[in-house]
Amino acid sequence: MAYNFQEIDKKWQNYWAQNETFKAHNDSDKPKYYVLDMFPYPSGAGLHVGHPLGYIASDIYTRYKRNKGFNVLHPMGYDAFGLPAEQYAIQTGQHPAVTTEANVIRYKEQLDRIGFSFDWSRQVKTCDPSYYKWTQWAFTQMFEHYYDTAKDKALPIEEMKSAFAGGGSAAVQAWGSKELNFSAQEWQAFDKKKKEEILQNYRIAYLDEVPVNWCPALGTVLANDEVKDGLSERGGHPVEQKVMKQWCLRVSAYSQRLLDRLESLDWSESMKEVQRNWIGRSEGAQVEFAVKDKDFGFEIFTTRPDTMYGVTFMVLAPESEYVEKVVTASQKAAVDQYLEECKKKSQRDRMMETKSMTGVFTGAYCVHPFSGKEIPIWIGDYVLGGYGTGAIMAVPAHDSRDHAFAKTFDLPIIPVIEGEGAQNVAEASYDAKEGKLINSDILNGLEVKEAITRMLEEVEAKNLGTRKVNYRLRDAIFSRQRYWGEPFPVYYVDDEPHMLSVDKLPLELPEVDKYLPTEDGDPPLGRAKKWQTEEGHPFELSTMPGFAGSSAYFLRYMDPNNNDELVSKEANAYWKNVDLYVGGPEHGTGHLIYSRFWNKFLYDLGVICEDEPFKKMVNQGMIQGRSNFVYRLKSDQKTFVSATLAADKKKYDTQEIHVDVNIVQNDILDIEAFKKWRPEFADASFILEKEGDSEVYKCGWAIEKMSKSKYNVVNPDTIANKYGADTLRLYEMFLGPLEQSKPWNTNGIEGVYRFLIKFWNLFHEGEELSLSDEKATPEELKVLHTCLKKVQEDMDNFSFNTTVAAFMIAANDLAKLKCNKREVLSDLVVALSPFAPHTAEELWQKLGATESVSQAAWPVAEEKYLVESNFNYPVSFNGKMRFLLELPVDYSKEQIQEAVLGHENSQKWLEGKEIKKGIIVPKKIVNIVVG
RNA sequence: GCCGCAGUGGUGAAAUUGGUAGACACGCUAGACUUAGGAUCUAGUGCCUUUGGCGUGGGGGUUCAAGUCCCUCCUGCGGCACCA
Repeated sequence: MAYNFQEIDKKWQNYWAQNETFKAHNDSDKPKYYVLDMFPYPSGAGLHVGHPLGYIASDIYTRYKRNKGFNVLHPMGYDAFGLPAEQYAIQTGQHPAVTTEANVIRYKEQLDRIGFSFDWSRQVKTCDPSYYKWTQWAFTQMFEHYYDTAKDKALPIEEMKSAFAGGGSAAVQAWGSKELNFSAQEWQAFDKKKKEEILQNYRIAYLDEVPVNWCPALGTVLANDEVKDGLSERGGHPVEQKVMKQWCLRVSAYSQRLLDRLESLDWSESMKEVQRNWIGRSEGAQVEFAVKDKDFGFEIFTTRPDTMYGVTFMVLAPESEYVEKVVTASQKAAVDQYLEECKKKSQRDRMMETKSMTGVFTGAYCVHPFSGKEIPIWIGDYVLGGYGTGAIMAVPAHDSRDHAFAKTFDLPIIPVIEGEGAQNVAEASYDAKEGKLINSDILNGLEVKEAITRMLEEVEAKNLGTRKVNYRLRDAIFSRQRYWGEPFPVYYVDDEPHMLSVDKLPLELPEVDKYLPTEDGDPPLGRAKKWQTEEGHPFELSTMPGFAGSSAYFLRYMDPNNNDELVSKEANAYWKNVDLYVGGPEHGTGHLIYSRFWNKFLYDLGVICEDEPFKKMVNQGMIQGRSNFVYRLKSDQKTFVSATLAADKKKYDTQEIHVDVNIVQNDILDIEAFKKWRPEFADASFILEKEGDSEVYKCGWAIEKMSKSKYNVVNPDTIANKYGADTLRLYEMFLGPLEQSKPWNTNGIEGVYRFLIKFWNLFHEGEELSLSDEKATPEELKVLHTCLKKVQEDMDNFSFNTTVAAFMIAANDLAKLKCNKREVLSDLVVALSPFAPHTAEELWQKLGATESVSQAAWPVAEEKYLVESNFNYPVSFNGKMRFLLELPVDYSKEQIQEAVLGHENSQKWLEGKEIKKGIIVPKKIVNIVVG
């Protein structure tokens, strides 16, 4: 019987759908396992072969876990709000919901063609009101809570109010935007507006005037991670700095918890490192410097208190509130001019001139808290307003930025550390945290580390400041001036924000006539009719950003149809959190931070039982495209020169043009297909080159990102139709390690296709099914169990490429042995079923089974079939000597000694020594203790 | 600049974590069966000056033993980047 994958694929995909084979139940005696893929944004371009890489891996693991006896939750959904659908809507006038739905249908078809075992009954779409009800609800809860730093969790804002009323600001330790100080009496005397202003300083969701990345072309603000090199990540439009009133989430309050729990996660070290960098914890001191002849001072943050005596000037950020307070009359004009210049500079300009320093002298001086010396106060835009206190003490001898500033403005440089490479601080700063302190009074002679501790003690003893931890992680700006996103569940009374209660949710996205800002510059929701409460209070006009809907979707899958709660206590207690999360590493600083934050917040509320959403994560690499080019003569637009000839630039002056990779085979152009590809190429002529005996047109190639415009997109459906879904799945895994990025290349696909045919043929003799019930021979069992053992080991390490190799070896060996024993083949079919489920189901049925292979028990590898015997060579020597041996496990000590002594290699190492004992550890290696 | 990851045949890659380097596959070569082969099968395939020698980016080290550990340099990828 021929291997007819077309028929088999269709048959089993229908079977799975009709029988709901992969439906997960919330009540089961089996242990649970939750495998999650990062859900896709359903773009108009459809899936290419790169997208399913992670889905295939997670599906393999899911099926494996099912066979191992787990109740596996493996859902899929769509991150359906987003910019591309809205941009398309602006161009065409079509409602984004319509195009999104069409894309979702296409995605589902493509996913089904690959044979994934998703539980589709749990599908979620972030743009469904029944889904975003809970996104909105979580937001209202963030508004109603503050972060208590003493209890280290989010608490209701009502508790804060009563604490303020009882004991003023001192009664609560809370994470706020600013430090506020007021007494209980003052609090009680504040009017409603003032009170709300204070609460906004602590609410986890709060309104604030913040400098934002404004993208005029998109008409919206963007998060820092949506901006790359001053251009928007989507579309590449310029982005400028602007101060706007925006909703923000106090993500920074969770910095330490996000950092601490990272340790316990089974994520790749590089992904953890990305998050550590992003959170950017730094320990140091906050020290007050008094301003000369004034009754105030300002605080600076430093991680190098040891260099205190090396301070030769102070620098304030242009945004610092102290600029105005300290500037002298004579310098006022110069300072004002400088501040003007800074305002004009966009974020991008500031980055462009990284090396050159700008600044201006304020005319004022600080008094050094230890030496009492006068220190000039400067303003410089290399100091950031948003980090630390917006002011620094500059130590040009030991900080390269301060050094550059000192050189630019000719300020003194005093070395305070002696160390290797620290000889010439006039030329270059010595930044290393190594060496002995000099010129530093009380610190002289101490090592840097000691000096840091000593100075911290001094600072605290003299009441000049405190130890302080700063984080780089900023609060998330949560407003987008766009249409296609979750509406905020917020209305305003006298400009003061109020939250809709849960019974009023979801607040559904209204219809608008156009998806563009209003004439007054309001976001598109400003066009909606009656966008207000029943009482006539206006709703918020912004919508939420992309990461809102993706921050808690994994919880919704547990209980997708619950209309009363995000997730029921029971469902959450059963599924807990995601055991395995598979997705691209590019979400390290976005989605993966936000969803961890969001999850921790819900945990603080007691809504869920685990504070980390994703226990283990695997980051699949990107599959790049392999583009092909043709070379058109500039002088004659109809003539194309073959690649090797076109390389001769003197002879041919050509232009490189992307050509559809689907009409190119092994870099050789299908000329007839090319003529049909585009009307303008219909009468093209070609200058060919010799390849063997024939003349061909060779194309050039390059590895690039897979994209429509480069004509290098390969669709998974095309491959599935040509070779079958199982070949596609096996091949994507066989391509190399999962986590590595690699170009797509169909060259090796024949190899795995041949393997499947070979495997199929083990069950068949010609056209007939041929299976034997005889007992398997030891040789056959060895082949089987070697394979099972390897598969078992590799499965747990996500080393799927080597697993595929193990199956190939087994198939080759069994083919050579002409083995068609049921005993051997049935185990092999189960082991192969996660990789090639369609083929496995078909063969499983042929073996006489009546239920899906996904119900079968995972075959256990038994070591007893694997023992071998042949002698090797000594492997280690340190009192004990170890020999790599392959001996029968039941060998006695005497037999081992005999084997060891009998070998020529051992003579060399054992000369003059006596063997005291020998044991087999664990099965291959003999430990010999000699003396 | 700082941090992280990697560098192995013509190609994608393996290597039990210190133990026979190159599994498996592609490609290539030869042969078989064929009217035919872009089908299938069999054998071979790291390199060289081939009774031997050399080989995991370069150099050095530890070890009986190094792709694997240590030092150093080179190259590539990813992240952060005036974060004090």
